[in-house]
This record gives sequence, C-alpha cells and structure tokens, in this order.
Amino acid sequence: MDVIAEETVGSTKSRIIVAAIEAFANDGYEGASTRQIATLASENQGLITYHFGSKENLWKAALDSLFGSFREELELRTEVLADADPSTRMRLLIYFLVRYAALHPEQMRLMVQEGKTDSDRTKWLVDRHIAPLYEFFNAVVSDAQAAGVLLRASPVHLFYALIGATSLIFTHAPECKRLTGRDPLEEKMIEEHAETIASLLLRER
Amino acid sequence: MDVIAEETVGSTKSRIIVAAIEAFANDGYEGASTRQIATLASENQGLITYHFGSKENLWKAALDSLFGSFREELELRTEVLADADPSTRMRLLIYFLVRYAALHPEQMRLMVQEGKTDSDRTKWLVDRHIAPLYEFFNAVVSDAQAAGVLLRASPVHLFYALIGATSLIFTHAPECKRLTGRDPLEEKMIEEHAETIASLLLRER
DNA sequence: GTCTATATTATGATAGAC
DNA sequence: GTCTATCATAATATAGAC
Repeated sequence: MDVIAEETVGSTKSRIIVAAIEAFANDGYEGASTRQIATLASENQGLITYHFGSKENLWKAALDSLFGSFREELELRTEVLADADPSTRMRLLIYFLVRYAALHPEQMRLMVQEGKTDSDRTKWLVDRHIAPLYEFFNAVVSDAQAAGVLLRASPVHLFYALIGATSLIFTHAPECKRLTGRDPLEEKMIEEHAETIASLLLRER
Repeated sequence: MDVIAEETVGSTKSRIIVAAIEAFANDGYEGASTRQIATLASENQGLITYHFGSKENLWKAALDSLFGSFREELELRTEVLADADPSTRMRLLIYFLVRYAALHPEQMRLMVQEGKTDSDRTKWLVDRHIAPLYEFFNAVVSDAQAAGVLLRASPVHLFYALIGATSLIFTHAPECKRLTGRDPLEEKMIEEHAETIASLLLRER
C-alpha cells in the first residue's frame, strides 16, 4: 500500500493528519482552517507548513491516509472471501461498506465532500483512489449479475445507488437522530441498515 | 406554502437568494462568502445585510425558498396520484425524487450539506423542512408495504437508503463523469437511474 | 433601496529564533 | 523539528452618503 505516507503512528505528522481528516470531513476543504487543524492536533500552526508545505498537500496526505486504511481493510476482507460464491461476496461487500460507513462516518463524509466540484482536487481523488475502488466493485457486481442474484443494471447506477444508500444515514447521523429519534450508530441500527440494503439488492432469481 | 418568503421574482432579494442557493450548495455554509454571493447575483454586498441582516438569515431564506418549491412540485405530483395504487405511488415518488435530484443537483446538495453537524442550522432545517417530508414519505411507504410490494424494513432505513441512492450520482456528477465517462445528467442516464432504483425497491411478492 | 468606505477579525503562508 | 511573530489577503458586518 504505497499510497499511504509512511508516517509513524503518534508522530506530529500523523497527529496533524488525524486532525485534518476530522476537520476537512466536518467543514469541507474551504471551511476547515489550518489554525483549527493545528489546535485540534495540539500542534503549532507553523508545523503544518513545515511538514506538508501547503493546505492542499495536507489535504492530499489526509486522503492518502484515509483511503489507505479503507483499502487495507477491504483487501483483508475480500482475500478471505475469494472462494465464496458471488452472492455471498456481494452481500459481504455490502455489509463491509455499511459497517465502514458507520464506524468512520467522518471518513465517508470526506470521500463524499469532494466530487461535487470539478476541481483539481476532485480529479486527483478520482484518478488516485476512487477509480481502483470502482474497478473492484465492478468485478464483484458482474459476478453477482452472472450468477443471477443481482439486477442487470449498469454498474454506474449500482455503484452510486449502493454508496449513497449505504452512507447517507451515517454521514447524517445527527440529522437522523433528531428526525427519527433513533441513533444510526447503535449496533442494532447498523445491522438493520446492512440487512435492509442487502435485501433490496440481492434476490434469488 | 407560507414557509417561502414572498419575494417577487426578479427582485434584488430573490436574485440574492438564487445566488445564495448555488453558492451554499457548492461550497457549504462556511465555504461560501457573502461577497461571492453578491458578485454572483450582480448585487452589492451591503445589500445582503440590508435585506437579510446576517449570513445565517440569508441561508435560512435560501432554504425556505428551496424547500418551498420542492414541496410545491411534490404536492402537485402526488395530488394527481392520490387515487393510484400504492405500488404506482411509490414508483412515482422514486421517479420524482430521481428527476428532481437530477434537475436540481445543487439544491439536493444543499439539503445534503447540512445534517452532518449538530448545529442550530441542522435543528432548524430538520424541524422546519425535513420532518414534514419524512412524514409524507412514511405514509407512502407504509401503504406500499401493506400492499406487499415493498420490503417491510423500518422507514428510517428505507428513507435514508432511498434519498442516498437517488441523489449521490447527481450531486457528484463531475466525479461520476470522470470516473465512468458517462454524464449522469443526460436524459437517458436519469431514466436508467430511476428505473434501477425502482426495480431494486419494488417487487411483486 | 442602493452604494462606497471601512472597522474588525480570521485566513494561509512566511521568516527567523531556538 | 518546534516555536512565536508577522505579512498580505479575504472574511462578515457596519456606518453613512445619496
């Protein structure tokens, strides 16, 4: 996984990155300030320039770290399931995505933050991180379709429908709690959400 | 629809609101500046304070206008379909949501922007606009479930799954275009996306 | 209602001591 | 590597002429 900056855990650099992920996820790229990030990391603002050069480079480092651990976990899960039947693999992918979105809502929020604009940051993010994920997704989908357990729609629609259906309830947890009185981050809700989406997508035909 | 400020179309106030919707949708509340909004509206920055008092009040006015037209359109569609069977009503709701998200991506982005934090703005938005929509959604859902054409999952999960599945591809149109080479805003793609989601959700049982 | 000018604060980035 | 101090710019909001 050479996309992750090989910073040591607990170092100044990594503390700044952790803080940056949270800040960018909550307030977006423009909304988050380097001062705020430094304060959150309990580090000096000048160190951001020293370690990353610019706000944009810090953002890139944060997303490398983010997608790095996401792909690590994903690969871990899928290697174990390489031999499973297509339906099971698709179901497990859904469960993984739901659980990941629930456990790392701020990270999903960050992935979702960028992509709405046509900026250089969006291009960088798509080319470097989203495209490989999309290819992996396509493989699982086409197997499930060939096995007849998944609707034969274009992967574009299935990809965005699945990611959207999976993550919105968790990225909008405060709203959901106020709207429905139920906290989506509770274990029971996570399980229910995964089961709902799996039931909607997968069927025996 | 007494939630909409009764501004005249083409007035300074309404031009500022239109510009504010676009700016807030693109850059978020913190990211969008009143200067930028004034420039976009071809109006003077001082007029924002004069007409709205503060940036936050402008944001509220923008969202009142936004949800006002959304609910107007929704009511228009659903009145016509009051007599239709539950399956048809659910299908038409899905088609409406998809088409609305496609035609007003910046507006969906705005609805989706807030709700990630637990701010006063989020509370205001939920209580004033999202809660009524959720109630309406619940009615359509429980009818469809009673008719046996929709999965008997809790409405919380169906609501967020549907809104997420419906809107992400359009709110992230630039990303999608770069990732897949296909523009989700083309008529064919809109139709396909609606059909995909309707097929996933609705089934004869 | 509309405009210009400005007060005040916060931003990203830099310079230089240690 | 870490810190303080500071520059140049841009932010929201205000004051007051017209």
